[in-house]
Amino acid sequence: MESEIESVTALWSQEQFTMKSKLIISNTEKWQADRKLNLVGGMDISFCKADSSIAICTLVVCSVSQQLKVVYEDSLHVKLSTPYIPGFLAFREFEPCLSLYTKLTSKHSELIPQVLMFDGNGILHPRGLGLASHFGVCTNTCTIGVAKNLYQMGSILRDENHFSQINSLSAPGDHFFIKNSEGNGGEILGAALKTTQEAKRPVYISIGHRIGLETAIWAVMQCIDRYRIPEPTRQADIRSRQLIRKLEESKNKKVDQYSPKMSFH
DNA sequence: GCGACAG
DNA sequence: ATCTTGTCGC
Repeated sequence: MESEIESVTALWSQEQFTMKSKLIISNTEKWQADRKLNLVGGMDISFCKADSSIAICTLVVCSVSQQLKVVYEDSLHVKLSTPYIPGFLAFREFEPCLSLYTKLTSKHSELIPQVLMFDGNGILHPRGLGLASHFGVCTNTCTIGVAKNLYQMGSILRDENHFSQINSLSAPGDHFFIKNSEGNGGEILGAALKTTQEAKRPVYISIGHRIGLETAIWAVMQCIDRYRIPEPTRQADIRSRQLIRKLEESKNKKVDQYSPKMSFH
């Protein structure tokens, strides 16, 4: 019962620990040195409100040189087998993400993104291996974690200054680093980044795999249009959400069709 | 023990 | 994640 979750998370923690040894936290791609970024991928999942195990995963590729226009889109309707457990998001979302990515690489290799962004964290994670890093290591690709909220773990303090630090961010691109509060005395795990002038809250960026933090921050800024969330993940969110709505509508129609309670004569 | 807790 | 209206501003 409760202990079953404990035993599975213990196993998953070991997998995360093992994968962490394969993690690369610096630039390995040529575009990173040249600063010639064009194709950026974004992945997101939307859930059915009535049944959160039913979801639609969407992968989008945007072109930086074409005003962030979406040049590729694909979605997958899935039944997730694992619940959401904080710290283990990857074990719930990895499979559908991988399916979409492998399909893209095999059918449209010319549109393979130079970097892939995820809703969630990279190394800014209790065990240093969030969804973005998990995916990057498993597929040997360059990834970035873009979380809308800060995951507060024992080793990361949202110190008393966090609020004032956020208020000190004044222009798009401004950021401050999120550090580990213990042990290694302040190892940098990510950054709180102000993406637009209007945004009151920052976005939390962290290395996924095969990229340095400063380059990751730069890449995210390259994908900011008018919104707080970078276009790749924002578009993936919009499109997956739209599809989940359509799915719910069709379900309601089926129910109405066979339900006698609405007939009155 | 208590609170916190990406999506 | 999802539940949701109005409101302010360009």
